[in-house]
Amino acid sequence: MRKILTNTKTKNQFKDFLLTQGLKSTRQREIILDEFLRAGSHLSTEDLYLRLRKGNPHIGYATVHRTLKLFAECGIAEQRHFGDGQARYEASDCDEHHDHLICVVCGKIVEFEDPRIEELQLEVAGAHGFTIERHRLELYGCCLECRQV
Amino acid sequence: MRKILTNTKTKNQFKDFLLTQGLKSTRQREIILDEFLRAGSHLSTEDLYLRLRKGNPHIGYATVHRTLKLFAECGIAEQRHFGDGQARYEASDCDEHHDHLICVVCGKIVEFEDPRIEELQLEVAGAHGFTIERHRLELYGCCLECRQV
DNA sequence: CGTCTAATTGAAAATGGATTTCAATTTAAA
DNA sequence: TTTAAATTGAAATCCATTTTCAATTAGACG
Ligand SMILES: [Mn+2]
Ligand SMILES: [Mn+2]
Ligand SMILES: [Zn+2]
Ligand SMILES: [Zn+2]
Repeated sequence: MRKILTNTKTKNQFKDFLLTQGLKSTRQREIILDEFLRAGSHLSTEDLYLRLRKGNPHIGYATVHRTLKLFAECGIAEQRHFGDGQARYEASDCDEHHDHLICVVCGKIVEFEDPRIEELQLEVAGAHGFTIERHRLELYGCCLECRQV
Repeated sequence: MRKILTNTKTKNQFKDFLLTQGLKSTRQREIILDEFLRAGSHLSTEDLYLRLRKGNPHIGYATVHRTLKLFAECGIAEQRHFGDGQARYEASDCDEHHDHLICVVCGKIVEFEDPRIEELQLEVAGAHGFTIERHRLELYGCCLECRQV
């Protein structure tokens, strides 16, 4: 129920974006958004493209790529880079920000949020005369499961 | 004086690395290391290649690329990615770690270190069952100079 | 409804940094 | 020296991303 409401909100946000930008609502864009919301987070373009192909073999890679960029542009998705050379996308949880723990053994990605770190970042930036627009914090290590084998 | 001593230490570290790995000390590797230490930090392969070309037009891009990777492998340099799609390298300051503030307007990169943040990172990772191997913290914003125009 | 124009699509090509190939050269051990 | 292995550099390849372009489609307007 919560998820469905969120998805509806996200879909509306995308529709509004298309309208205000003079862009068109297409079957492909709807299908891609549906699958993007259904799939888990942190997918690469390739990931999403392959998932889509199963039910929609006609959708091209370029369209998936362009649509993901539209999602990011309109704020319903965020692009991430975890150092494996390919961009990943995840749905934006409204205005909530989070950072990532990445297991270098199994690839698992855990999200976290720590207001104390965020606060210190602001302080450090201020001390150097910077205003922060965005940041990126990734902790690479080994997860519990991978240490137990 | 300080710099010269540090450079000597770095060069020795590289020489030792080559020896222990059964690799060879070559004229190109010496020239590339000299120029790498002379040039400022956060250079891309292209940056270093272009600098080298001025005095050593015979050195190839592939050699610069391979040599920078060797530097990173032996611990005298670290590879960084600041989101512009190309790898950058900087000399390792012994075992001191630092993070980066990046001005999105002029591209300036400021280094900082905050033990409180590092400590909190460990705490957060521990709370999720992770041990940290390395991390990456980049603050993107606007520097003082760029805000004053 | 059609008509029309601009946006969209998808296959293929282009891009660009990173990496590899390979024949010629160089290092350094024997 | 001689010799085997490592290195070099130009060119080729890789691979994710981005662009091109002709065909198709959305949707505004009458
Ligand atoms: Mn996430
Ligand atoms: Mn640095
Ligand atoms: Zn793991
Ligand atoms: Zn600036």
